[in-house]
Amino acid sequence: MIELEQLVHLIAFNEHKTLSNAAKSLHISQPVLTRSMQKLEDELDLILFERTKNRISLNATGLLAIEHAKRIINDTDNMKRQLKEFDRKQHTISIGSCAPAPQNYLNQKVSRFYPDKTISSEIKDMEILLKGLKENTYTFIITPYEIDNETIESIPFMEEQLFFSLPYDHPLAKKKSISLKEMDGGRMLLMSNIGFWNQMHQETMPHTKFLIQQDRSVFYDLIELSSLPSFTSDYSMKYDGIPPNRAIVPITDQQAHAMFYCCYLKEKESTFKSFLYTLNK
Amino acid sequence: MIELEQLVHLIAFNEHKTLSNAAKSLHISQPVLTRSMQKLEDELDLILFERTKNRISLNATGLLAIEHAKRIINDTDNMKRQLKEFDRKQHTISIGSCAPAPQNYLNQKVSRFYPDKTISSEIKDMEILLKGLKENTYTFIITPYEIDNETIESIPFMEEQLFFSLPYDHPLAKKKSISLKEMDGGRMLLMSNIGFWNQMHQETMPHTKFLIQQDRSVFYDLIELSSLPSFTSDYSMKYDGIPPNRAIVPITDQQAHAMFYCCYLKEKESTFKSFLYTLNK
DNA sequence: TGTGCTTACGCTGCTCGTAACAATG
DNA sequence: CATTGTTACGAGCAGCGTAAGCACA
Repeated sequence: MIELEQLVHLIAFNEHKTLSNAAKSLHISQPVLTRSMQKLEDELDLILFERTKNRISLNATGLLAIEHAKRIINDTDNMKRQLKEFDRKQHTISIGSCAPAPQNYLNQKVSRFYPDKTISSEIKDMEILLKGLKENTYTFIITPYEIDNETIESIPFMEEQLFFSLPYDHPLAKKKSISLKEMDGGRMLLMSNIGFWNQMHQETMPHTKFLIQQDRSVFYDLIELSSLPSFTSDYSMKYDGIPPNRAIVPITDQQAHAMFYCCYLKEKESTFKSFLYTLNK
Repeated sequence: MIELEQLVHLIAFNEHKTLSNAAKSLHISQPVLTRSMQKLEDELDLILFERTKNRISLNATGLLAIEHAKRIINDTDNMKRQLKEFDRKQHTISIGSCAPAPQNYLNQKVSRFYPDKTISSEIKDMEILLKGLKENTYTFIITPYEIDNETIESIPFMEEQLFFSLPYDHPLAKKKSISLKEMDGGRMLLMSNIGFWNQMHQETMPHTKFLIQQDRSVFYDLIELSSLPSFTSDYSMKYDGIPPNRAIVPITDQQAHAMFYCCYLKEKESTFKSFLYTLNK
């Protein structure tokens, strides 16, 4: 049986043209290379080199062997890489979400149910989510409406209700509830990367200038220190607490409420059956 | 560096489903397999098996590894085979001839000039010879006329003249020369596998029934013991001797004389330059 | 004299098979 | 208790590097 190491040696020799230089590049002694190449010839029962007393070079067969050797070594490297990649995929659950709250919530659920799996999640637009689910880049995607087709199943697993968070001296702060239209105009603080909510805000409040914040702590500071209105939600308040010195006013519009669905490929149902059962409750 | 042997072991395990059976099939002890597979996992830094205390089976990654392993092992086998084949070609000179005399002659010339090469030669029809030369199955081909095109060069290297070999009591035995037409009719002895001569005889002597002989010794016996006419040639007489008790009568027709050409691919001219030089003289 | 390949030699450590062990059905 | 996989152990040898040898420029 020939050895991959011998093929590596052969390739190194071809690159460095002398056994001594190749040996240096391989960090082995030069006699090792001599023997390695002799053994390769023995095992192939072929002569690969033309030898003079102090010079050795590949013959035609040897040059052909280089081609094969390169291919085989390349294939073994590929094997390693692809197995690694496959294994990584086996041990990670990838979630794509349309919004941060359900992303957060599902991450927690998944990480508790599969404590030895790696979880990666990100917020993306709906088209990307659906494409990614179909192409297996996502294990689960979270959508704000039900998906039901031949290959995809979706189950509702969480609701979110938006509220206005207003300083007490805001003209509408005393109301029991407000519509989006009533609040449209002026400026509002808004977190970035809130997925589909962003689109909703742009559409329902076209006259408002949203002051987008990348940093959550800056966002919270501005809420405390400014009189700018902003949004919050039942989920946000449950986990991050209620904004201080703010009136929390429900939004009447139906668009300020979302039901989130966890979607997965039907073919994977059996794999995740028990997890999905716990999620459903 | 992973070893090809490990991949072979992996494949064997997949085929035999238990380490013990695989070990038997590989003619090694079972602990060797245990360690071989452990080492493979170590080197890949991956888990390929699901283990219970006395049962081991491939996991998903392991199954994928099987695919890669098979491919790689297959490639190394291919490498061996193709290198062998290439090497064989390097050391054999393959000759295709249109007739036996020049085949014989060229074989001798080649074997003397390249004493360490293997020579294979055969008689085939012209189309096959030309195809074979272009496709590199033949190193040289021998043709009864000059070939000259972009890729092929031909040099004349031998002539052959046919004679009738007649019993002394044959009506034409006393003549100084005879034409093919004069002799046409009746029966004649003929060796098989004489290449293009065969076609010539059929065309120029359509009324003659040729008694084809496969075996050369039978052919010579029949010449001695029968009164059947046959052909001989200057080359044949020079190497096999003059048929006993026979009148050797020259054939007047131009078709009974041939000039043979040794043809080769122009691209190989340099490789065979010195040989072709000696052949030319 | 320096460079390069091969061979000789002694040592290290790897890998083999046997054997003991543990678990399972 | 027969089968299967893992671990322990000791022996043998395979492959390493150093060193010596030989050819060439």
